[in-house]
Amino acid sequence: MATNAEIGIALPDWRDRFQRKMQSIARLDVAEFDHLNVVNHTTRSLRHHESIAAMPRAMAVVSTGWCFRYRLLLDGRRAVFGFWMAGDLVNLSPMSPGRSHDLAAWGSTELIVIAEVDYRNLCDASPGLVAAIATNERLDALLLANQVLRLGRMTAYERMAHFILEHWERARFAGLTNDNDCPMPMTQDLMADALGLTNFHVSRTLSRMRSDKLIDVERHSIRLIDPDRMIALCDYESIYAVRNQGRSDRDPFPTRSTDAHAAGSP
Amino acid sequence: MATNAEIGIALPDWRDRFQRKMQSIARLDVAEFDHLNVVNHTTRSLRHHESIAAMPRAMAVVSTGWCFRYRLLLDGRRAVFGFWMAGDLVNLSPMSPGRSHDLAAWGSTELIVIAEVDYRNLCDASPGLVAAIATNERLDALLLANQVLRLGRMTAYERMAHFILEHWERARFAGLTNDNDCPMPMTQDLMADALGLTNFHVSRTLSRMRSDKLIDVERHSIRLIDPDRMIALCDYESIYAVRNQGRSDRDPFPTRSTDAHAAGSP
DNA sequence: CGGTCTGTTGAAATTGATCAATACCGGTGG
DNA sequence: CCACCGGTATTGATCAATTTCAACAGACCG
Repeated sequence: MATNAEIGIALPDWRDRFQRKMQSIARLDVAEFDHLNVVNHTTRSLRHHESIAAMPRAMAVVSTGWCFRYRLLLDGRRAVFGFWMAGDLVNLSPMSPGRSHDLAAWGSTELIVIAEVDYRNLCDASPGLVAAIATNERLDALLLANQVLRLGRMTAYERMAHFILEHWERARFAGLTNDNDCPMPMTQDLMADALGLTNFHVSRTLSRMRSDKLIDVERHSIRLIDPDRMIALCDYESIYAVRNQGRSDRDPFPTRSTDAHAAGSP
Repeated sequence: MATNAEIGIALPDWRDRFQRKMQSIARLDVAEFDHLNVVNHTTRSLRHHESIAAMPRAMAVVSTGWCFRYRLLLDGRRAVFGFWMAGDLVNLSPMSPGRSHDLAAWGSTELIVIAEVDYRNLCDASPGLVAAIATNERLDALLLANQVLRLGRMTAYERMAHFILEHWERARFAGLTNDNDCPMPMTQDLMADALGLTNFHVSRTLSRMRSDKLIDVERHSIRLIDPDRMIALCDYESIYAVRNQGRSDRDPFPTRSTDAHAAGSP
């Protein structure tokens, strides 16, 4: 298979994104990532809203675009559990015995799918990756816990702030931000289902935040005007700080070089 | 160290509970569990509300009693993420970089702690257990997702029903139930923090459920009078069905032999 | 340029929160 | 055995956040 580099394109390869992501959560020798160059995988292109069949013990790296996990209730209510962006590792194992859980693409999305055997081979070859992937699972659990925190004990305004901060932090570490500009492709409908609100209230809350000079909302991105005030108002705790050993606990958002936005838009 | 069997006590050992739990989520050869007899571990007794320090990559099996995970906000609001009961495997790795997450005992509780090295040895010795533990991690994630579903998109009444059903199903598989009687040691305050409600509203909701002839509430247990109606009203999906290969999808609560209640009460 | 998806805004309705008061229950000590 | 105590549960009245419903304005797309 030809890499982007071979055909002369400078855009980050999925391996670059994945490596960046993994290095942000674990101290990893660069050599570990050589294994990625030879790992067997298939590329899957998904259209907006297309869902991704579960594959036991298989993994996928989001190359471009976005995925989200959700569950429908009988009367159509939808709960959104989380989002995955470029560079993120998505566990493709079925979430629940039932059929109501789903993983779907948001916007046109490309996934690098690593099947069970190949994933196992990769793990055998690279114990460092195994550890990093385990840490990544802990991170996924933390994201779910944050979701519970927001939904269970925060007001709409706090929820929104906390959600945006978390999303921003993830996007920063994935190299998707541009200064305080952060891709935010979700519709307010989708955010509503992730925040446990109605789309109406999402709209109102966002515009209140705008008038409070906390954020600027654009087409498919959001700009944070006053992150510190936002962090304080919802008691946001970084999801990365300690994992990234060298850094202070109190600086949840280390500065990093920024690529151009690479979001697949719906 | 002397086992209960050696000193003539018939109560289930933590190994029995753990084995039962593991077998309910994965097809496992009984021989795999022999490794448990030689695994290095320490026993930790905890008092009500005592918290359990995080230990990276260590695990613990709940022997008796209950644990719960929570996070405090600055103003004292508390979000409860989940509960663990006898036989459950608890991941002791720190949940988040911050200090606000905590794992604590509910009632007097005994934990079998397996430190990092010993856990690693156990895994090396027993590949079957590794797979089962991975499945267990998926189950933990599903429980968190269920929590998100409840908090995000269900009414108080539905939340309560869904929560009770999930708790009941877990207790059944752990062998803690007696027919439709299920240990429920939590106070309404604690349930409130798990359900995103006030203790007042928990009280009201429970008494409405009682008058609707869905449940009976006793000292520290709850009795399900009409599980089917309850399952229907909140669209409950079993968390075990498919993992337990031999059974039908539509029977979320297979009958099992039942031990006596073994809950540690606060 | 029409159609669909998305976002905005206002008014009314409702769920669940807040506050206050009281009852209960299981211990503990006199 | 009783009195008392802290923690827990109940109940009623009021209040507020968020939902619901309805109507419309933009944006994007072929």
